[in-house]
This record gives sequence, structure tokens and C-alpha cells, in this order.
Amino acid sequence: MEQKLSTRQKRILKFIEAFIGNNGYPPTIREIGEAVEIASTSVVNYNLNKLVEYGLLARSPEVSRGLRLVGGESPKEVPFKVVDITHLVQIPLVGKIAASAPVPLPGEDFGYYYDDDDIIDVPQGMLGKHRQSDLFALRVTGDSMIDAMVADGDVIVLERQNIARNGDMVAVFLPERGETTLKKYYLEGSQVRLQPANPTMDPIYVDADKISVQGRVLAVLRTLH
Amino acid sequence: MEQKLSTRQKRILKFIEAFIGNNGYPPTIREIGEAVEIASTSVVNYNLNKLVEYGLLARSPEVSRGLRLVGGESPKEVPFKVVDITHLVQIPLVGKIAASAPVPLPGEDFGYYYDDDDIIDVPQGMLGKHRQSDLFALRVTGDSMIDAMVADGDVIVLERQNIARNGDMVAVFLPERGETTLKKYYLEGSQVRLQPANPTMDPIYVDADKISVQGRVLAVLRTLH
DNA sequence: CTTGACACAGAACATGAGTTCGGTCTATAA
DNA sequence: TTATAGACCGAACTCATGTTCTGTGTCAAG
Repeated sequence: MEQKLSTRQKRILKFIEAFIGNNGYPPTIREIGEAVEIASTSVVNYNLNKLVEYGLLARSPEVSRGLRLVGGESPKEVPFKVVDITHLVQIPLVGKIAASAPVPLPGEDFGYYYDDDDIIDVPQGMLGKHRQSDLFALRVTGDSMIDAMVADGDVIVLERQNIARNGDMVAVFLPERGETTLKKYYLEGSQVRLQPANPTMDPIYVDADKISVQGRVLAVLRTLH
Repeated sequence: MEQKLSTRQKRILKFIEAFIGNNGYPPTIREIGEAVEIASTSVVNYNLNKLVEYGLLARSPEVSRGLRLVGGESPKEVPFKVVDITHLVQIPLVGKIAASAPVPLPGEDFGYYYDDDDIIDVPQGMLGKHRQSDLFALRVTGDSMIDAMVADGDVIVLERQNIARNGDMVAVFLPERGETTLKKYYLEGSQVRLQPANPTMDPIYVDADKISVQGRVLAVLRTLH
């Protein structure tokens, strides 16, 4: 059964989900309208009734906030699922990363000592589930990471981690070369194959005990202007 | 921690819990009063405020059914900070982009089937200030955009726009070649220089009237795993 | 006994919020 | 062309619902 929801209707559903997750109770028609950019309450009402037709929503007539999501999923799980989507994780931007230096790791002793501009917000659902204290971000300076498809000015979000599993994109420091790179990690015998994200470029091979994994890359964020 | 809840307050808590479980939204003051046999709404209000004092309940003033059960734990350190949803921008993921086809723009009836997750949340501060309705996102398929430092699977956020200013990163469709690319835009006389983001690659030059700007790139999002 | 905090009742009040209705716009069918 | 239906807007309407106020009765401290 293929239900073609309009973009608005999808946004409405998503918003209701998120709102309930954040507030514990459903939104009003007007709150939905504001969030989804619908000027008239009647239009929101109109689309809500559509969603009821499609069996995605339940409404209690004449009841404020009388909405309930009734998708195929178990309704019990909704609030938790939503939490993942709508929560923002605050990640400290602890410094810059360049090929010529090891990754600056967040200070352990002094914990939270960053000013406001050094914290970036990321929707929790965009990353997986991780201990927030293990997350940190770095701004890339220079073009040395182009083989990792990472440009000057990009922000990368990392999870602090000393080991890696095959296929992980990791930040590794190579003491022999005295440089840091972002590569995909593949352990092959006693050697490690470090594969650039750019498929046109060749991997490098290093002894497994001669590299230092600094963290696993979870996301790359690039904003223009 | 002793909590000397009156029988009424216990019944209220119990009822709220049951009501939310049954209906998906919290009860009104009057519904509580009826269930717990309290004659006056003010008394219900009175006891609800007591429960808030005890840290067992959260209320949103002037909000219908603005109740939320909250654990008895101390509100000291919440692992994830709850943020107002209005700080998130909801952007429709309207389709895929590949070198071989023009950009699918929102509103064009492509008969698209929208999934549950073709809306992405982005912190408002990450983009600039834009009309939300002008924003859309595309998922990149294939490695054809590597010269723009965009990898397979990346999501790009665009602002719908037909013109471009020098230096803008834009999605342009080249009718002559029948392909779409992401390039930096520089108008030079009657020609346009399209500069790849990757500094090691060379620009291409096209007649200004032979290109079609589809939108301006605001951000590139890449998640691993 | 008086005082005051506490729990409660009842009713009026103000506004939050669902509903309804007339009208516009666009696309498609007749 | 006209007609019809879907999606939308704006405003009015009405009830649902939170808030506030005055006033009871109880009970323990003074």
C-alpha cells in the first residue's frame, strides 16, 4: 500500500513526533501550523484529517492536543524514537586539525572549559548513540585532507577511540611521518591498510603497531558562507 | 528522601500515568478531578502544583494538557540537553542528485514517493537565515561529485535560487553536456568560470547563457555508518 | 480562644484551541 | 471555454481548559 504523503503531511507527522518527544504532550493545531509554515489553522486541520484517513494519526474530536500517532510501530516506542531525532547534542570544538600535527584531544582534567563559540549543535539522530563526553569536533585547516574528501574549513565530528574496526573512518597519527590523516581502516595481518575516501586515490600500508588511532569519524559538516 | 504524598496526590499521579497510556496525551484538570473525585478544578490545580513542588510532575503554564510525568530523580545532570525545536529547521530531502541528471526541484511533480526519513533536521544556526520554504536537500549518488569534494551518500542542503553571485557554490545544470555539477561560480565577462572545490582540479568555462543555476549550496552533510 | 497554615469548594474569568464557513488558486476533465 | 475537485487562506465562532478569587472547615501552635 503506497501512500503518497505530501511534503507538508510528512513534515506534520515528523513535527508531531518530535513535539511529543520534547514535551510529553501533543502539539496544538496552531503550533503545528507555525512549525510547518502553514498560515491557516484550517489547513492544518485539513491535513490532519488526511493523515487520519491514511491511518497514520488518531484524533479525539473537540479535545485540545487530542492527537496520537498510530503508525505501524508500537506506540510505546514513539517517545524514545523521537528523542533521538529532536535532541541536539552539544559537541565541543576543541581545536583544529592539520596534516602536520596530531589531533588535539579534549582535555580530560579540566572537563568543560570551552566558550560558547566552540560548541556546535548536531541533531542527535545524525550521529549514532554515543557517550556525549566521548564526542568532540575539529575544524580542518588546509587542503591536506582532500584525499579524505574533506575540505578546508570543514568540521569533523569524532568519537574518542583508540581502536578501530575494519571499515571505520578514523583519524590516525603516523609517528614515522609525523602527520595525521583521515582514512578508512582495514587491518590486514600485521599491517593496516589506510584507504582514502576518495576512490581515485591509492591506499597506504603501515605496520599496525606504528599507528595511533585518535578517534573515529562520525560526521563531516561543511557550511558555505 | 521521604515523600509524603496524600492519597489524592497518589491517585492523581496514577491517573495521569494511566490516562497518557490510554490516550497518548495527558488529561485536563477537569478530567483529573472527575476521575479522582475532586469537585473543584482549583483543588486539582492546587494538588498538581504540589506534585510539581515534589518534582514528580512538570507543567506548562497556560497550556492545555500541559502535563508531563517526570522521574523522581534529581534534575542535576541530564545527559542530553533538551532544546527548543524551533531551533531546528526541517528540510525536505526531495531526491537524489547525480551528474547525469538535472536537479530534482521541490514542487516539480515528479510523482515522487516520499519516505519517512526524507526530512532532515538541521540546527538553524548551521545555515544562515533563509526562507525555510526555499530550502531543500538532496542525497548524492555516485562518485561524480568528487571534484566538488562531495562523496557518495553525502547530503547537500540547497537554497532554491536561479541566479548566483561570484564565489557561490551552486548546483548548475549544463544542457550542452546534459549533466549537473556542483561548482563555485564566477562570472567573467560573458563567460562563467566554474571552479571545482578541490583546488587541485581545473575550472571549466561556459557561456553564461548556457548554464542553468538550480540552487546555492548551503551545506554538505556526511555521516559515516 | 485566637491565629494561621493547609486542604478544599464554587464560581467567575480569560484565553487556549478545535471547528466551520466563505473565498482564492490551480490543475484536470468535460 | 466551463466545470469540478483538491489544496489553501483568513476570519469568525464556540467550547474547552487553565487561572484566579472569595470563602469554607479543620487542626495544631501560641
